Amino acid sequence: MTPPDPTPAGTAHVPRWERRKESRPAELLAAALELFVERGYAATRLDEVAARAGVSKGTLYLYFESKEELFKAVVRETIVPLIDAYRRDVEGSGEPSAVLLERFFREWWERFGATRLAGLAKLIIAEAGNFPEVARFFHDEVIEPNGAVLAAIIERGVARGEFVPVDVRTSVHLWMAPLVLKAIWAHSLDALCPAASRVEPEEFLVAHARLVLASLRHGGEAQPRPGC
Amino acid sequence: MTPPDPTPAGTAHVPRWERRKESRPAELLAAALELFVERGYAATRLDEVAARAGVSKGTLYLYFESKEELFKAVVRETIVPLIDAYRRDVEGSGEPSAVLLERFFREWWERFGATRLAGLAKLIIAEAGNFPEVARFFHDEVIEPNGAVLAAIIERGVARGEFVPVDVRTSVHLWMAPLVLKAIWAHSLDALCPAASRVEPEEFLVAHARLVLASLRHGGEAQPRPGC
Amino acid sequence: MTPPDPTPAGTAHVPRWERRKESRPAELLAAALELFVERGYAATRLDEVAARAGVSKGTLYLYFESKEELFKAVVRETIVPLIDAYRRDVEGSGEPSAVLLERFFREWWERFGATRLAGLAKLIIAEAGNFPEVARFFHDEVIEPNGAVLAAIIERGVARGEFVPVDVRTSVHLWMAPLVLKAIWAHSLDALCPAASRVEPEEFLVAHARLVLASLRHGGEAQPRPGC
Amino acid sequence: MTPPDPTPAGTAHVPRWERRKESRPAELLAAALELFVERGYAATRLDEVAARAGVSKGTLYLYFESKEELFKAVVRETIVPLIDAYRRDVEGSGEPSAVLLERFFREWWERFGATRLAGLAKLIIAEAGNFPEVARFFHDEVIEPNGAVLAAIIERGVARGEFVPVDVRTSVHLWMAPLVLKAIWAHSLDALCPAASRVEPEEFLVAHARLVLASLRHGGEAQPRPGC
DNA sequence: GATGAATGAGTCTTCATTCAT
DNA sequence: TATGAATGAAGACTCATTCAT
Repeated sequence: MTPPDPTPAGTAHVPRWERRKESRPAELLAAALELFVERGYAATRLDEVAARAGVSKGTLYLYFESKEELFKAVVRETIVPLIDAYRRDVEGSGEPSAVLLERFFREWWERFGATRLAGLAKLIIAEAGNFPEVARFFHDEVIEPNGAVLAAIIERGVARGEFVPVDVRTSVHLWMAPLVLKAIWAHSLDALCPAASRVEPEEFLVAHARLVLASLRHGGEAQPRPGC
Repeated sequence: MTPPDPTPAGTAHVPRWERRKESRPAELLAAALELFVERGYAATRLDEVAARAGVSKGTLYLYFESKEELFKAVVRETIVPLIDAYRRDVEGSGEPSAVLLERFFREWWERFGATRLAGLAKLIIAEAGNFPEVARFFHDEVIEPNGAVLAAIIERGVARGEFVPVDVRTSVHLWMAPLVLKAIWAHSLDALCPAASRVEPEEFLVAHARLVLASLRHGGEAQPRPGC
Repeated sequence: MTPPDPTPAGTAHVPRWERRKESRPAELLAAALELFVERGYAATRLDEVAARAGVSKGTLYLYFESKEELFKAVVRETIVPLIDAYRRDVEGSGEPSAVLLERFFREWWERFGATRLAGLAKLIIAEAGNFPEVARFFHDEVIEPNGAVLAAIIERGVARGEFVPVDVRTSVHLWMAPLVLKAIWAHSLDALCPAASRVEPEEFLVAHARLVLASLRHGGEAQPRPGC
Repeated sequence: MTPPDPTPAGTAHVPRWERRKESRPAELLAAALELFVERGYAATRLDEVAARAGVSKGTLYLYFESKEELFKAVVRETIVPLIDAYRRDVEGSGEPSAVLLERFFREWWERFGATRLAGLAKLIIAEAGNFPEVARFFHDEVIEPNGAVLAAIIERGVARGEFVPVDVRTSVHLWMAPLVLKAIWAHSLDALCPAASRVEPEEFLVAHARLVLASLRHGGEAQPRPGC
């Protein structure tokens, strides 16, 4: 009837906790990212972050000076590796620009849209008013560089006569938007709605590429409208 | 044929979300909307809402039972009039579907994208995890009906042979995304960044319409790719 | 067997709390002074301050921004009225300087030594390292002005030939010290020790005056030492 | 009838406060003394004590059971050697009592007033409310014995007709006070104020001795006041 | 022994909510 | 009805103490 002795004679000693200086920060950041994305900055309790990372509240403060610092670290540490890898991998080639473009979108989706960055983007958009420096960091380190890559592809395509001329800056915004919103959506309303009404990412990606390429082959303005 | 006055004696109108008496300070809702959008739900203090509305904190509780109820009322009261007006106004006509479509986007922007609904959308996306009912309300009352209108236009265009056949559900998402994201952005990063890097809404709208119409005239798949 | 209903029918309503905006700050300051003097700054819990003042913890923050501000307010509000009254009252007269001097010491004791200022002095001495601005305020507003009054009396006595010449600055320190230490002591060790070993203030004051006046009549240096 | 010797094997010395093994880092006590004096008990963090002593926080606990024990050890270990040496050195002689008295004050200053005991005194006065046993220890081991030595000198002087009769207990307090306060002050306000307004210890000591001796030669009461 | 990572009780502080006025 | 003083539960953060290494 008595509960078994938790540390009976002859049983291997089960330490109450372990020292894991190396792995703690990453675990804490992961837990914090999840919760920040789920609930937003203010509604996230550090207790829960700690609990989700399997440590006590105090341990958090061994690694991060404050909630705000934790937040900034989450942003930084999530973004930087993604961006660094991205920068290394996006490179020129001799292929047709349309192929480059399609690959760009697909890669973006795989590297960003389908990763934790998507949740982070939602978070940063939501907290831009409260954390302008963070928003600016995100803008400068993620949005701008990514836009520059896309712009380069467009310009190449135009220069080589593969694409009709377009306004590059506008196009970047216009073409990224569906992917970005889709990615954000996945961490928001999609989590609540019956899968039925959702469009599958693959399907969405294909349609998106088709839309963009259609406009690049024919433009949208010069052509006579059907029936006119 | 006009809808009955919403709150006279002997009212028949029973809205999904209860309406409260007309005398309630709309200033409170306006102040709350602003602050919720600026800072998010949790970071908004009722003190400030009251102050911005020019009343005392206690007065807030004469009109709203709690912070959560205030939030829901903000969502409800911001959305419902917009949607109600929208429903009355979007009607069929004999014009070409391309014209309808262009008008639809422009009207959407003017009625929603450039209004407080945009901030609300950002807010709801951010708080979807904390307020699933609100998110669902938004989905059911705003996103779905709006999508249905757009879908109807597409279907009409296809039926009349004005548009190439497309997958309607995907297209709705794909085409709304740039407008939606642009609207959200205005309440987030755009508020921080130098105007220089921004694309003007008018320019954006035009480019967007061009993009969409291009794809509807030619589709994106049948054409041989350049270089093939 | 049931406890009597705390608010039975027919009983006057006993409010859970009262609004006492005017008197709260003074009550809080009094409670805080007591506890700060008893335990020091760091060891004083705001809960206890609030409890001693008969309010809840949150109420404290309606009147003082933080523990530190409360501390500074305690110092300021305890000192300023005492000093202000003191300044009004200490005035010249035609009496012999010895009489002035005796009265000065006695008044000092009654106005400061035997009041809450004594505890405050102990506190400030103890916290000088942690709150240098407070220490400086005390020095500038209490110690210096008081020393100046005493110095004026001494100088008058010397000028009128009533006192032998002395170094004024040194004398001020030398003569204040017994009174100051006695005052501090009352809030420290004296509270613990059997009354037996203590010297009564009255007796102490008389002895102190005698000591000072003796030195002013004869000085201490010119006289041949006994046995020399 | 004697209690069993707690530290047997030929030891005779049974101090009131247990001594711990010699190897214990005196650096810890020194660091702790400094910090306790600077900031007070509660505001001193063990981290800092350890850091200042050049060891890790954990090491502290190898030598002291708790912060409170460390505090008590600091008091004990600072006081006991000083007092022990003092007791050995203060001895009778055939010199005039005035010389004894002057020497007593000067020695007190050099042995106590100008040493770390001064800071400790400030600390104990401040913490008397929180650590009554410590305060009592200080009273019994430092204040009382020191007062007894001074009392003995006074009594000797009176007995030999060198001094006018005085109330011994009162005089002890009265005469120690300037030295004690001066010593405390050096660890408090003096650390903040421009040296200009301070009186040099040497000057102060001389003036103090003069004051005391003047009163002992003539008393303060029998003489006609000037002008009477 | 020595270290310092981990713990968690305890504090300050905030703010949604209540209620005397 | 309107106010804002008062409340108290909750959350960020600290730090004495423990214990795996």
